Amino acid sequence: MDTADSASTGTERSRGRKGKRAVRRTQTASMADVARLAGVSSQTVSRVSNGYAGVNEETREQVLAAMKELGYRPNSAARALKRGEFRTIGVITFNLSTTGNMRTLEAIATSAAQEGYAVTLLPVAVPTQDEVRGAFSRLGELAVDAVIAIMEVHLLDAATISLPPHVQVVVADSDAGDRYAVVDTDQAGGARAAVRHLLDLGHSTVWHLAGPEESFAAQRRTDAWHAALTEAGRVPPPLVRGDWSAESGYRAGLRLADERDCTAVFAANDQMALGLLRALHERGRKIPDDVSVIGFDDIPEAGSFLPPLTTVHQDFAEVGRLCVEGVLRRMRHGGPEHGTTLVPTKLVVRGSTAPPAGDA
Amino acid sequence: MDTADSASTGTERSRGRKGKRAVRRTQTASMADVARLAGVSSQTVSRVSNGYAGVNEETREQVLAAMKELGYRPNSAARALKRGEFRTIGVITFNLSTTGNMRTLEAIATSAAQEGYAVTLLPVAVPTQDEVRGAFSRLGELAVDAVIAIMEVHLLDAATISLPPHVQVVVADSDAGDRYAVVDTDQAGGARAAVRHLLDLGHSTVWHLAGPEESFAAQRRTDAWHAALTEAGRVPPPLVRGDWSAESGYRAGLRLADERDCTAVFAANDQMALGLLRALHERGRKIPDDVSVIGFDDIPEAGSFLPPLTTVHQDFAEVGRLCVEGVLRRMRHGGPEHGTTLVPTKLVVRGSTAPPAGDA
DNA sequence: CGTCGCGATGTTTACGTAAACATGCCGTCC
DNA sequence: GGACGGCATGTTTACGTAAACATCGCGACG
Repeated sequence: MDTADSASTGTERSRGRKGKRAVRRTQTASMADVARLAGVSSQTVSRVSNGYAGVNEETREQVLAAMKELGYRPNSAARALKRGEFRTIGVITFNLSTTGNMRTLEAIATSAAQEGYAVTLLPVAVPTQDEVRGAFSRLGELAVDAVIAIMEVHLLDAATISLPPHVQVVVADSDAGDRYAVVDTDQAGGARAAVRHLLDLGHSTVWHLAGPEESFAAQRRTDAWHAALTEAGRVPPPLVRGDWSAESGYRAGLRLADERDCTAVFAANDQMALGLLRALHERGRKIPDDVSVIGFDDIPEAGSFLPPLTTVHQDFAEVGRLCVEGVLRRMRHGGPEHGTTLVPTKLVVRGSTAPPAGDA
Repeated sequence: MDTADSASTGTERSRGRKGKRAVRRTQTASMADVARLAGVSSQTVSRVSNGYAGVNEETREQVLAAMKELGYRPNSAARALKRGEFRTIGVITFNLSTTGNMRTLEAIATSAAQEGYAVTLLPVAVPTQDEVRGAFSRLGELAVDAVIAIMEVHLLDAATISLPPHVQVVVADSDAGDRYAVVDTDQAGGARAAVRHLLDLGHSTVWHLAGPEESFAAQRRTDAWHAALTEAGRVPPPLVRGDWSAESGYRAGLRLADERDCTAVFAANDQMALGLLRALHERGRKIPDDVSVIGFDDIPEAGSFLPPLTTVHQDFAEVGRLCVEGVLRRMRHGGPEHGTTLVPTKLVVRGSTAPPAGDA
């Protein structure tokens, strides 16, 4: 039997297809090959492959053995074609190099994997609407069932048109959009906590080193800072602006060092806070004795700054997880839910904040 | 009622199937739809879609118009099934959170996009062989033509078995493997440059804060440090080991601060250097006057450390680019080239290194 | 004792695309 | 002027899978 079988297979192969096809046969086995070896129909192989219930235990084991022997792997292209879905989530983003985006991406990939979804990355070189539109257009041809965008909503405007209509979109790290579901850190809550912490220490007001104007995240931190001060009856000092980089924080710090009544600064991220620390140190302002500094993000290095940085911890992993959860739920239930999901922040107090000099 | 209902359903089904199809038609148009509207055969649509030469200009425009009207997008699953390739590169890695891996990934994604390839991410939670093997096994079912692994080669051992044989593998950030093509930074060259820089400044020897034992990158930096010292006729001080984290650098720094003859330290990465700076500062050792510190990586923040960190710059973007180039070349030419491609490093001198006290 | 139902398995078909092959038309060359 | 070559386009087929439908055998129940 066995001999006859393999002989017939060999004959068929050499007769049926020549060269290239034969080679390919040896490379990847199809369901038909497995079926032949196991002595069942390809449909039964399919049932085993997909964990279908109604298969005799004995048959299943035969099939599994045949799969193993041939090194069978389901062809995901054929699967996707048949099922009409790819089990893949596309992530569109520019600038992977910020801690936040990267950590969010990592969490997205992990969560997606747990749900049996793969993650396809779509980098956008320049954050212009044209670039984003191009990326979305490519995504349209891409094998994805859903899209998570890690960017500002306004960059998505007019870009979505080219997306296949059944593809769901969730946006991370952006303002509250009414066209998309948004998952974001509670920027406002974190900023308020930072300001309140400094006020509680006894500082009369808090300066703010803001992120770039075009960033909604920065805008919301700034708004919350302003609101928290105003609510407490304090006068917000003039705004100082950076561009997220440590270098810009350094430049801002050189200016702030000359403001003698500046005893507390809330930097919109940890990198700028780092630059700030350096500038203040160079100008002889002791931290936290002369000036308290607080950051935002809680990057892994923050605890090793000089001095260790008090900052607002963001749970990027949770953001990523919620993005995946949201996009999958929307895919399954179809309903295009809008609105924003907020992930809480946590104040991490370290050594860069203290009561103002002369106090306590 | 039941009978009528099911009968009606049954009747409906043949028609209802059409209905469903119609609904789906409105979602995604196929080549057949475009062909019908344009009054040509689907093959002609295919030719236009793929930029085939032999199509009359007039016909082509008709087809393009029809495509636009229907919002046609090629179905990548069908395409992949027919062509036998996915135009996708899988990237397997754990721990995206290191600067290097992340930047490499970013470059891979960008380069791949330029070549018309998508990048699928496959995170591995724990860097054990079992985990990696599982990831590879999943990759086997995944829609990828090639794999780039950002990890140590020894973690790949015994895992490749489950990879489809035609899938090419390139490894980044690892030791010179004889089973895979490897692209890596010139760790040794960078480490030598760091040591020589410190010796040239007049330090009698250079201490080394090494990365974890299981890392080949760390091992190679350590080996090069040792070799450079020995070649210069110096006696290598005892090795101090960290785990890449700033915290471990801090702990190591506390110990090093007590070594009064320690005037120069080469840290295996910038994060550990950061911790080192903090520890030395806390113990009253001035940098660079009492102790010179040099790092490795040149993370964006390095220039804002206190003081700005002299370090060895790694070109992660180039590593990523070469990985993509290598994997594509191997796919096209078939030949499994082994061997290592090295990307040069560059010494960046900032403020954390100086001649030893008493010198000059 | 026939048929009904059900569990296990086989057969047919369609998913959307593109290679391979087929057709039909027109100009050219001998 | 007829065969031939080449170009534009149409027709057939296969990629590997899985849903839908078909079959087959067997135990149960009326």
